Amino acid sequence: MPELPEVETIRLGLIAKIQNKTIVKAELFQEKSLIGNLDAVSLKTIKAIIRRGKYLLFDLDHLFMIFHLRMSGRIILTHHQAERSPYTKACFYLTEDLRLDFIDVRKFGRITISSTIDDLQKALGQEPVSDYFTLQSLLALQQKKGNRALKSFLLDQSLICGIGNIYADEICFEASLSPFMRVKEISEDKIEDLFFAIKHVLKKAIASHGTSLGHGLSNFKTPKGESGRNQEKLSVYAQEGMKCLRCSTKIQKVRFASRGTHFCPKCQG
DNA sequence: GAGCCTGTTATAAA
DNA sequence: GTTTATAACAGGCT
Repeated sequence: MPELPEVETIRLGLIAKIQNKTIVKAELFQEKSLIGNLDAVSLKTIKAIIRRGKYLLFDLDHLFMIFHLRMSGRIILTHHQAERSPYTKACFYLTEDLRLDFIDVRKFGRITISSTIDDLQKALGQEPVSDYFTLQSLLALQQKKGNRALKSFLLDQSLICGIGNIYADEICFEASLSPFMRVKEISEDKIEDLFFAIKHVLKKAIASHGTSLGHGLSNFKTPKGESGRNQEKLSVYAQEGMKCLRCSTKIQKVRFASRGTHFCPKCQG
């Protein structure tokens, strides 16, 4: 599922190819996939592509086109005459024979067209992979939101944005912290471990072009239609019953905060 | 063929 | 005010 590293992989895959290209025509195949006026993007040029958390933002010069892929959304770059997937919700025809397809089997993804991104900026917390997110930022969040369980703290997009279920579990493992413990119970030394785990897990996943797991049509793909490689590097997520890489204890999976939660009961005790 | 899996939002409850 | 729980959305997959 597209979390920060997957959305960043999409952004990096698109930027060189479609920055400064112009949208010649847009087609919508499913009403509910769109919020706003699709006609407004016609003849607009893509000035920049930005990522905030799990959102991908196209800067169209005084207009924004915002994608959220939710569970199964894909953005694929192809050509004008290419055949469409039956799950295509919208197509954007660009100059130089390029076509951007928004494909979404499970229909939760959304394209929003809006003149401002103020609401989005207000709702989202800090960018974990940015240099503005420091150990001091994390300590401040611990002070303010320390009553939360670590996993729900990591998943809360209004605190730190972009972490989803897969990377939350991986971060807890890398920092040797229980996903169930209260954030305020974490020592300052361990908060430092957590800080570096957040940075490292996300950066490693970006370098591996994201995680492509499981179910065929909702499996993550890059804009070229390729799979990522990070699924080969997971320590706990989808590793139930496998041996812990540190202590060989069997990885457990339980339901927590209505999510599958994977952890080593010994070294994350 | 029922239940799983996932992100976000809304709503209710503690 | 804060945190947690649950349902809703949807459908391919097990």
